[in-house]
Amino acid sequence: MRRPTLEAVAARAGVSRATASRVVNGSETVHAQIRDAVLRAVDELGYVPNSAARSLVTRRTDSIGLVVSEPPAAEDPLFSVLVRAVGRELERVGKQVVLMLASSSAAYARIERYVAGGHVDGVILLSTHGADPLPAALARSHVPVVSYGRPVATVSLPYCDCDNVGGARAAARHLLERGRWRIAAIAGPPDMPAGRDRLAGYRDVLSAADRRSLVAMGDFTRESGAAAMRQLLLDGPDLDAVFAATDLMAIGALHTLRRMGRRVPDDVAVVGFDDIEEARYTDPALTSVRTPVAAVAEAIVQRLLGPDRFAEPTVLPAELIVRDSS
Amino acid sequence: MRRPTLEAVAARAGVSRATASRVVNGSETVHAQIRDAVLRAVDELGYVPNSAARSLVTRRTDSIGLVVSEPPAAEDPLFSVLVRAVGRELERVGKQVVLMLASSSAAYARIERYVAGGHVDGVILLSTHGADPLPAALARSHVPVVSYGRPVATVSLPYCDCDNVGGARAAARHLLERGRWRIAAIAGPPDMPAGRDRLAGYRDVLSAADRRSLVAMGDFTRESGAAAMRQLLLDGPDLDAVFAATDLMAIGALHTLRRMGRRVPDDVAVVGFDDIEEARYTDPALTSVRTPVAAVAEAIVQRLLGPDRFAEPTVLPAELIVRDSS
DNA sequence: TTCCTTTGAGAGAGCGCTCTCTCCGAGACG
DNA sequence: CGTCTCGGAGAGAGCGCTCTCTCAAAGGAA
Repeated sequence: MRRPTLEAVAARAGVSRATASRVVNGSETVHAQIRDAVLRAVDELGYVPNSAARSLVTRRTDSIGLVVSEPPAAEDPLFSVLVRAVGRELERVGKQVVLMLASSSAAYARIERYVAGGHVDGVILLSTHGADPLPAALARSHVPVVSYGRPVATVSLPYCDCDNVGGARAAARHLLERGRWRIAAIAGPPDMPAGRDRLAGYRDVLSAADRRSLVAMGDFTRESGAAAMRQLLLDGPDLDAVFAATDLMAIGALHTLRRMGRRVPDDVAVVGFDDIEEARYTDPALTSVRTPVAAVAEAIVQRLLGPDRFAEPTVLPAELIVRDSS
Repeated sequence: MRRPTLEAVAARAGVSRATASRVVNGSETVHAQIRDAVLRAVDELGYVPNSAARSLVTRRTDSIGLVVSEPPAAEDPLFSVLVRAVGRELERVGKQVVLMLASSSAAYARIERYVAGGHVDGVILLSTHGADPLPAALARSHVPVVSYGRPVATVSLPYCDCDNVGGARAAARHLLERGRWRIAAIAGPPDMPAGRDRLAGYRDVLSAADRRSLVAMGDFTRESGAAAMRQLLLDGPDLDAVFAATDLMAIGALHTLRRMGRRVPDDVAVVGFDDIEEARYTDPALTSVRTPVAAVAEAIVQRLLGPDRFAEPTVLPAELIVRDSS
């Protein structure tokens, strides 16, 4: 009933356990004839190495933790893209993905212990916000960590990201070029680097053009975008353009604008950020800044497994996709 | 540099390794005084049990595989909901989530070996389609498996699901009650049980009312929904209602209807399925059947860890949410 | 007191694997 | 022919933990 061991394979092939181990691990120093015999035994017995035993001695676990420090918003369209990209890359090098969701503070402690306990060979850290204790804790552990997105300034951690600042600049420039005069923004939470950077890029361009701007705050969700838009219309009824730090918030803004009877883009132009699929199906189709999520995920895996984890952060360009809403 | 072992803890506390082990594992038969000494040593040394060593002897891994047999569509809004729910439930009982994406056939083989090799204590199987070899392979392994959604008829596997048939019936009945005469459907791929069941429920109601129906095929994406809608309008220009097997396809259909100048719901009523968040932000807001994804995920975990895995499948009700599109 | 039970702690045998060290035999060279 | 080298296989020591078995000490009954 029990799974066959390397011992059994060795016995069947008529070699020592050491030789069987060599074959299983692809050593070059084994005679072809003996190797074939061992491989045949492996096949016949359906042998699968016991990873617990293996990692007990090698001190590797061949698994990478994907730590989601703030659980994704209930429905996060990019979460599946990211997880898939990470999974694909890690699979290529034979690593397992261990998912760790840090939802409660009990979970924080558990994850910290788990990672520090050496149960994963590395960690990909996702979606951190200001007060999150996890990045600092993981940075302290001796396990390699790479963050998806720039971590908060107080913690130094290798990361890969898309060019949030550049993308936001492009969006703001685009609105100016379209001749919009009263431009407003819906920003993300100020303690999230992605939100800060997008707002910073936007502000760069506006101050360079000597413009002021209304800014309302959202939390990256559609609902918060809708609420922020209501606030903006209250504060600046004459606005003619809105830049939202995420497509979801832009979609919420579109919803509010529709309800308030403003035409898009005639009365108000709208630009989002992320270029999620949904942006192509809104009415009108949403202009947005495309974030190369999958490419960033790949870069993270490369960096995590590569030799120069602490090289300059990889920052991939974000491209403005112009559609009908602006 | 190396992590402290149980041996070190025992030495520091002045007890044997066995006693230290007892304390760490919460045995009742240890004097309070000794227990405290051990716990203090654990704390001082920052001891974390080595899970490889532990599972080598216990033959448990304390981790559950989440096998996604078809990778989620690039952006799958429900994927994050599901993963989160599963993660939350498993964390509660101290299990890790190991994510396995079966994208290539090489990955299939790897997953099969991994699971059969006893590296996980159980498997949650996700989103299977007809030709998928994985459900059968996993059913053959001696590892507990529970499927999210009814698996194809050819493989017998415990599962939990939402009531696709009942939900589709409710949707169809709703359209009839609204006085719609030429009702069409956009179905999912015929080899996916969810798609089949939704179509079956819809057909039940229509045949009972002695109606015929046009059916176009989609693949659960917005784009396929848009294409299917074009086809339906070509085949039945006089249709006045559409039932789509997923919200994404319904959203694609809305897009096509808008382009073709049909008013929703005046000319054509639209009903979707899943009740994703996006459905509340379409114009008009989409009527949909709510699938209790998180609740199903919880039921799956209960079943996977519980004693009666092979009891009748849990099928949770799906509720029709009426909005402006119908 | 003696014998037996009970409670709680220690000894030690593995779990299945890797990897170093040892050893053997064959070929090269003087 | 003896010595040296070297490729390739085996022996065996652990990796850190759990868990059974053993045993000592203490308490209770006869």
